[in-house]
Amino acid sequence: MYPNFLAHIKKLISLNAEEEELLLSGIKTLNVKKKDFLLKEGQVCKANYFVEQGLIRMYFINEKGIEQVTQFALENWWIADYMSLTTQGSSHFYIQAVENSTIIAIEHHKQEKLLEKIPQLERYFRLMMQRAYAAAQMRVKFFHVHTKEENYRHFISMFPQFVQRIPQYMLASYLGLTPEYLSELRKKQP
Amino acid sequence: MYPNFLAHIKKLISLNAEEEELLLSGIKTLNVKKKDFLLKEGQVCKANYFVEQGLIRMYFINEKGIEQVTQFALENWWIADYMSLTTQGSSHFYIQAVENSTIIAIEHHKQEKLLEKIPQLERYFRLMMQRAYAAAQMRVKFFHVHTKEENYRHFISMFPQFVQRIPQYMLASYLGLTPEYLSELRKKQP
DNA sequence: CGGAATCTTGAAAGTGTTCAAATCAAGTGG
DNA sequence: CCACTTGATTTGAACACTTTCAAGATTCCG
Repeated sequence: MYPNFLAHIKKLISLNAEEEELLLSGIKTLNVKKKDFLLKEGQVCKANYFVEQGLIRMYFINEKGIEQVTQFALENWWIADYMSLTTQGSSHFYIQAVENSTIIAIEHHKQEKLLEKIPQLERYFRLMMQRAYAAAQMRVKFFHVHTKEENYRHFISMFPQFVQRIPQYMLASYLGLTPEYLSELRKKQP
Repeated sequence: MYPNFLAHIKKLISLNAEEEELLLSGIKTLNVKKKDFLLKEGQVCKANYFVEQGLIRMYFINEKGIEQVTQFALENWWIADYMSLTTQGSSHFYIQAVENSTIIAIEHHKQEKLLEKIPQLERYFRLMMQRAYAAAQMRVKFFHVHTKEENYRHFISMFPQFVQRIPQYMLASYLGLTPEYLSELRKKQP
């Protein structure tokens, strides 16, 4: 049960049997179906979500009514609107399953309690946040370097297996271009 | 001494006198002049930097030889290449002072030791990383919503006082447009 | 099978860049 | 404190990249 979740934590910190039980008592497992939502715009982000299995995306809807994908989360990644989670203010994002997925959810107040009782968890989450922020830094660079065409080609060469798990229009949105233009690029050179 | 630094930490966690002394013994104060570097591409990012006073920018040089600013750090913000800092691999970024600045530096291995001896610091840095990541999430959204002109107008209306501290070409670079185009936008409507 | 979602096509219209040159501002040394 | 050199901003024209819109073709899922 939760093979990825516990293994992922234990790779970074050690937990005794009691702590492990405490941790497991504070989480919820969610089996979400493709297109189910973990968060919608206007709601408060209630939990920090770990992708045990599956694929999740985060997006928002811009003023023209078009979905803009801002990030994906694969197995072993955490996802949440951390601004909303931290301040408990209402979110500007949607978080939705791209595939049927198994999610471990830690609600905000439960996470606070767990952090008090298992101080090592602060370290684990610091490392996770640092990893996520480091990835965000690299991503900002990535999107600045090239033209959109170059970004696209670079992306599919870096993550070929991942690209096959998402529809093209989501990839287009994530890369900041229109589905039509992406289609044109593929015609030019698949 | 270090009025911002200690106050910032004590707002989030409590330290006794001994811990405070230990912390101060593990940091270095750097007085850097405008255009001095804290990090250059190819080097390993040796420390986590807190801006006690001043203004710092992070940028990289793209394949055309042009500087691309990816972030600024004002008073009370931490800045580092967290990918390089974490892996101790070589960095793809430059970190440079925009103004004469006072910086608190915690070297990587010193930070690890401090975290062992003062476990509450894990919490402090988790909160800092979470804040930084939350800001990065909002920023990705920001850059997706509008045209570049709208981004520019939105940015200067949000941070009017900050805009006056940086040259236009840095702002242009940060917003992902050319100095020439920014100049055109200003002519149209200052 | 049928309807909805996704992907493709092509033409017209922008948005933003490039390049070269002129102007303006600022820092340094004499 | 001025003269000089370098750095920063502005201009304008030509061009490139990307979007928009409308429609048709294709695929997916119940």
